[in-house]
Amino acid sequence: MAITMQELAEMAGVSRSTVDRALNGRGRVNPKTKNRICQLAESMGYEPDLAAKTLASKSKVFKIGCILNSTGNLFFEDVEKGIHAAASELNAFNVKVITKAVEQLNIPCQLQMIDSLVSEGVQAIAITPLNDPEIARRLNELIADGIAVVALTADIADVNYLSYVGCNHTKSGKITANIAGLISAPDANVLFVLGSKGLLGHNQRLSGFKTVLSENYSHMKILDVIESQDDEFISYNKVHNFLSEHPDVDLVVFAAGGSTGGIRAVQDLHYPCKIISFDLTRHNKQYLEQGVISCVLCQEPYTQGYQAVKILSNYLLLGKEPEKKRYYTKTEILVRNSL
Amino acid sequence: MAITMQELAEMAGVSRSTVDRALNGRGRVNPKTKNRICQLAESMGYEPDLAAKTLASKSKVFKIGCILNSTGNLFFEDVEKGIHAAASELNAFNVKVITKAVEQLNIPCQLQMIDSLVSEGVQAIAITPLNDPEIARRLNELIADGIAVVALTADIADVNYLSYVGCNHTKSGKITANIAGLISAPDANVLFVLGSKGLLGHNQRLSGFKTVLSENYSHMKILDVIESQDDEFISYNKVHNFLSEHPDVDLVVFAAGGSTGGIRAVQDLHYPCKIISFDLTRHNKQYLEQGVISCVLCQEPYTQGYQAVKILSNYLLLGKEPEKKRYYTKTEILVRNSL
DNA sequence: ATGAAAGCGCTAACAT
DNA sequence: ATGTTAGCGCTTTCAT
Repeated sequence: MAITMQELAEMAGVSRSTVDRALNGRGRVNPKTKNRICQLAESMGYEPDLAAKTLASKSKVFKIGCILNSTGNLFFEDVEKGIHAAASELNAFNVKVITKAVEQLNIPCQLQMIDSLVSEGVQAIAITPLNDPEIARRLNELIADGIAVVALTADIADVNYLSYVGCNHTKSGKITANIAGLISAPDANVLFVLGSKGLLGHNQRLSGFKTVLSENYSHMKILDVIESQDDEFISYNKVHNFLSEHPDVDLVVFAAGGSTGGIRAVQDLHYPCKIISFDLTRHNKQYLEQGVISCVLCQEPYTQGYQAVKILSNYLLLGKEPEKKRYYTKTEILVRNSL
Repeated sequence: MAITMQELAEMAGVSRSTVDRALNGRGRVNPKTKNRICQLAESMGYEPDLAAKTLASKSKVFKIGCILNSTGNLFFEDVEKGIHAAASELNAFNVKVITKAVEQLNIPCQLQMIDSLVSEGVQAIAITPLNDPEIARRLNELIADGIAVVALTADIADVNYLSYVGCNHTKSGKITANIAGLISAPDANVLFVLGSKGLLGHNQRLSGFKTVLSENYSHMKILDVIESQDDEFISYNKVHNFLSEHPDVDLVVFAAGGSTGGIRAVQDLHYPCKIISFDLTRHNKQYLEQGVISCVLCQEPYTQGYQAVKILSNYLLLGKEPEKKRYYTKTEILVRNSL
């Protein structure tokens, strides 16, 4: 049987409440006593009993807020399922999970969702942050106020969040190159479509792709890298134009949003190339079923949602800081019958 | 706040202990009272409080036993990691997980491991059962004695276990065909190697493979199906012989154990074909790194171990029967940089 | 067959 | 600054 507060109290020659105050930093304790108790607890390997803790704090409710980037999007629906799974496990521990998602996403809107959660009294937030200094500033404010923040699916610079949970972009780019190499002729020509070269994640995907291509498939060539701005129509036009002028593309890789438009361009041209795409959106799923695209690379959205909430609840409930600053989910390769 | 036993007691005009006896079936209760209380609880949507329950039963320890087929095997090491992850989460709930694994596996040995767990007082067992009537008989005995049993990784007929957690063999065969089609020429010839046609799982894998081949890749042909008996040397010899006599094989699929020998045969012959293999064994991992095989299909061993223990603990702790009789893990496609 | 009471390990309000 | 006490919801032992 593990050691209890009571036992610590007896060993230290004080009362339970003093131990409680020392260990949990509530109220005034003589710094010396506090120190003594903390050291004792440490050396005895004291671990608070979760069951007792939850039971005793029945009245206190922990609130975790989640901010997602979009509704009606298969990817974020999966993230949300993971969040819900964690939420229902946490029901037994007095933690409530509040999820917010909007269709139209922009900076004021995301700021407003943050404020709304704060006013609902959340002690922790999982967010897919927009890459903007204003968002970063606000998040740092929250953190300074003692609210725990986890970056979910998307990363953002200069924010001191607890952890990032999401894709390992470089690795996913490398895996893309592996599968590209497997399904292509040795001297295949590739067209690489991403959202923006300015985005770290997209850039990492590209560079991972290039690395493996040059290491293992050195006769394959990237004819061009197109930026779709995550916009379906820009994607359509740019891909359409490029393919019209270049009859020798064997494979198109869509490494981010904007794949639907680009794939449509390939179809409209009846262009005989293979296609690899990222994330199981509704369109990608359909294209995969129809055999239009060879495979979809995925980043375990469900697991991302689940993990983010788990990290936050471990922090709130047990005071446990996450072991890692970055939690990467696997890059899955999905083919038609994986669905 | 959810309803409590105390509240139920007041509503029913009895004491907490009577409610406890009625709901948990301990001791004598007037059948009528019992019925009344149970109905009341049901209608009020009463759910026992996990925290309170665990706290009150500090003295009682739940024991879950796990029987694995092998040591020093990467696959089962991953299963065991999943088991451990679940075990450490369950630490807080007074449940101990005991894992047994042997190198040399046979029926008497597995029977002995079962007996050993029973004598240690486990209330639940997760087992990778050998396909044998004697094992089936013994497991049914345990179940009759009130011990919960989950089949982990391997299935077995005529046992009334709680759930099966493992691979969906048919689906994994279909996915194999997908990936085979993607990496091969339209008229490629395939050699299919499995453990035994007598084993349900292996057979399902083959038939899934055939289904998709004929649906989507109708010009590909299975030249032969070889049984390796899960033995590396038999595999080596049979594959060696076949390839020696047939110069036109484009792809060899190893759908089960015995891949190492077979792959060695391909290498010894310097035979220019592609290879797909199952499960991330130490050898397969190496071959994948070296580019000898194109990809490895995997069945999430970690998740299997984790899930099995979770199902059992939910049953023991909360009395919750699993929702499904069969829990399938994903069939992952691993390429070199997935490692 | 049913009730009363103690206690699991912790928190929180109150007392000193 | 520290101690005392009363629960949180349930199990378990002892009475009745």
